[in-house]
Amino acid sequence: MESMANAPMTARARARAELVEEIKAAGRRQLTEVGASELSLRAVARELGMVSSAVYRYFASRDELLTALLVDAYDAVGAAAEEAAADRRGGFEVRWLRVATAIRAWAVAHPHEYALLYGSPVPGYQAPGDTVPAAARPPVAALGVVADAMAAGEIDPRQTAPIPRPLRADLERLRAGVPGDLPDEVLVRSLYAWTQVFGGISFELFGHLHRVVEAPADLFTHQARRAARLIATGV
Amino acid sequence: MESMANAPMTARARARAELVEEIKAAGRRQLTEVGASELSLRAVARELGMVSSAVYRYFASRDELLTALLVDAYDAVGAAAEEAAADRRGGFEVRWLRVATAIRAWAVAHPHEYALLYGSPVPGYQAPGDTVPAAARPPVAALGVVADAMAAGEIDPRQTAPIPRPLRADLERLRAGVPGDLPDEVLVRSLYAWTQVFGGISFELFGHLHRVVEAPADLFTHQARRAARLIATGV
DNA sequence: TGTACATCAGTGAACGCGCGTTCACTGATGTAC
DNA sequence: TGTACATCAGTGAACGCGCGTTCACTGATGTAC
Repeated sequence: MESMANAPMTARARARAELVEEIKAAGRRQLTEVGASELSLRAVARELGMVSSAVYRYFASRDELLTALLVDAYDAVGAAAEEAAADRRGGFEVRWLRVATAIRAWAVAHPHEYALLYGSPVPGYQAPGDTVPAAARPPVAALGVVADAMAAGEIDPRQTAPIPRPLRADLERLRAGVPGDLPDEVLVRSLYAWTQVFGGISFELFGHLHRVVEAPADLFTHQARRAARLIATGV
Repeated sequence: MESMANAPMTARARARAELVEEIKAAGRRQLTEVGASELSLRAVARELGMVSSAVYRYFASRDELLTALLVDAYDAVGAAAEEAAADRRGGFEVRWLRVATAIRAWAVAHPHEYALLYGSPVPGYQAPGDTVPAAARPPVAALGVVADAMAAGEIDPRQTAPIPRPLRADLERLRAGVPGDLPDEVLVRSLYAWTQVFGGISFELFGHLHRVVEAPADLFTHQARRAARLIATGV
């Protein structure tokens, strides 16, 4: 088990790994045409030139394929966010903007996968628990940047809005799963800015800026900048 | 045509109007079980105890029914937002919060209709142009509150963040379709706060606060308050 | 290095299901004279 | 007020389609001795 990574792969094992990837790729391609709830094993098989039952050698069910796509997509945004966060050049605002922009860029490049992750839940599909770590990667990356800024003294943590009691318990829980040891005020501001990022992307990708905003990238940057400032100064 | 409203309705016409409503209600009920893309005319007919082809007397196609549900839902949130906006008691922050809270309350009460409007677009379905006026009702109501506050001198319109050139054209366009004559700075702040409202609701309803935030209403209020302050003061 | 057996990938047919939409029809309701 | 005709609502059968999943099978690949 522990030596699996560099164990010599048999031809069979290699073919299998490749086919798993091809099936996922076909599934991803299909998502660009139909919604997640219409993702069809038969269509995937057709695209790969195999018979529908053959796909069952690789995924036990349609939902299992959907889960794999979900995890892959989370890993993809997560990797983009982490890469942006790893670039330590610039102050907090610059770094936050870099992470936010990386997420938006991924979303714009993969709108259907974005919709799979952050749009309406797929009815009748319940994501299993093993999607959680992947789903956490983007926010953890972003909060890492906040933690760095906090450590560097770039953030004024004085409270600027009352935090209701019940919310404090939630922030406690959040703090546990996240880098740094950010005070409630900074956490709640970060949550605010985080919501802003995804609200902006969803508005853009889901068509709610249609016929109004034609420069969504400029709007996004402008708003992300405001959100970064909110994290840093509290107002 | 103009006297249609109070023209005496024949039994036939009345039955027709009632059935149209019943079909939409059944469609709405169905949305709570399946996604918009799986909305099925046959299932609707079944629920109403009629044969599937009979539904075609009322809606020419599945997509036409979907459009009707879409418009109804926009009208419902729109009415909720307008009612909240019509209550002029309190200052700007109070009034903004009232509108935001009304929208969230509607969304929480009708999560599937919210998903239909603000979640992932239904693949293969193109909303016809006549959904636009209904879709505009909620933002127009919210901007009315901003316009009132502006007129009352509650808003400091001094620029607090540079607005990129391409965005100014968008704001021009937006100003044309919206109450008041808000300056770019105030419009762009409103857009920011508006994004915040829907970002927050989507995170909550689409499950992204799961296992983290258990007091979403408190979080929402807290964030809406911050957003209101941003509109008023620019920071 | 060679053979015998076990494992696995992919096939093709089938099950049972649901879907949107069309069409010719019956019978009830409405309208014009 | 009564009759003749037109309009409409709803039926039931049908078309052609796609879906997820199961199953017994063939033939190729891998493993143990």
